[in-house]
Amino acid sequence: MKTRRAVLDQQILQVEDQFVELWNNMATLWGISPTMARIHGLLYITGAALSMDDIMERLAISRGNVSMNLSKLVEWGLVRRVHKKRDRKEYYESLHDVWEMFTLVAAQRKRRELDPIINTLRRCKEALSPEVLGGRADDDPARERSQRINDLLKFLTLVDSLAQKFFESHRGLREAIALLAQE
Amino acid sequence: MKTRRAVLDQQILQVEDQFVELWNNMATLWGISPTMARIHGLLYITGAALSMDDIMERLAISRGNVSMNLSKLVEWGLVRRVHKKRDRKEYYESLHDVWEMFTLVAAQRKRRELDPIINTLRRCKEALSPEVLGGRADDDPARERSQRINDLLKFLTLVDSLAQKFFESHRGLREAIALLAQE
DNA sequence: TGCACCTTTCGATCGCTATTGAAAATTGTA
DNA sequence: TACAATTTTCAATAGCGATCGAAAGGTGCA
Repeated sequence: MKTRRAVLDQQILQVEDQFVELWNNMATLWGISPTMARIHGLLYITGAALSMDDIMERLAISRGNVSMNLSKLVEWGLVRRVHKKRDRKEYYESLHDVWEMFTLVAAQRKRRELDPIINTLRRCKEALSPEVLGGRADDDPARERSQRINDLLKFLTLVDSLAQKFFESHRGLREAIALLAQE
Repeated sequence: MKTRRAVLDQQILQVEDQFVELWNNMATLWGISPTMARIHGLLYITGAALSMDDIMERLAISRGNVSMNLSKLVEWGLVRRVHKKRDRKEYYESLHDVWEMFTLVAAQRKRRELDPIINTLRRCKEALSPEVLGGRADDDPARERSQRINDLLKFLTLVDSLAQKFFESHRGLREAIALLAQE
């Protein structure tokens, strides 16, 4: 007969699995790869520092794969390496704070995706400017396209500066956003 | 010798291509597929109502592919079908307003991605509740995990209600956000 | 210093989604 | 109503990133 303890542990494992599966699905939303997300999910939900072998076993992922994805997670800053005394293995632990994780992901995505887009848009705008087009500033098709690129730039630079502000002063904006959501 | 007009058109085409390529890269950011994004990019930047054949030729995409992706775009509400008199072909035209496009995409993603995640998290939380776990509310591992799920839920419901508010009253929140970004 | 343990790298595969193209369905016109 | 023009569907295929696993590379302890 199973002990009460064992039954509870069983249930916890089940919830953890569900959670990892969920994280897997959230991957697209956060813009990271599914396996990376699953590993992070496991580390987040258990709250423990796990070794590569722990993760391999628990998620049935190969050693190489775990290694690669863990380094990415460390690179993103979502996971920290932890050394345990008297143990040569490395252990890995997730950040605990949800807002901090969100901020890190947002910062990465801004740098990797948003910034290059804004730069390219600026170059497009430049290419359609009267100077480059050779004086015919009133050329209709060019003007129209220039306008649309501008609309987009306005929107994206707004998003950009909102993000920037957020990274600079977590606290204030965080509360402002919470307030906006309420009312 | 080429006319001035022809040279200008050439330059405009080049910028359009660059823009489509850019849209292609933005796809992950918006969470839509690259080809869908390219088609939408073309429709947005030209501002014109194009036929399937126009798009096929311009982007070198097969008929079936264009058809499928156009219906998705129509389904998302980013593109509208346009009928021209004396012409059996259908034409397709992008929305022009950047904020409106953003709202549409955000609404879709909330419904498809965020809502299911929040539901699953609630179920996870439920599964760890004292009632389900059978009275032992103070069980440590369960409590810890429950706490972490809760943190996440708080964060995601905040995002959710912010989005909700935004969909309800575009104008007010839009300005509030712009204000936040400024200062 | 040498050895055992652990991690990383990387070429070979795999699996999945995107894409094609042709056949079927639909639509509008004479 | 029949036919031609256009769109949609869908089975086959292609392409690409994810994954594996073994070999090479590090690292710390005796």
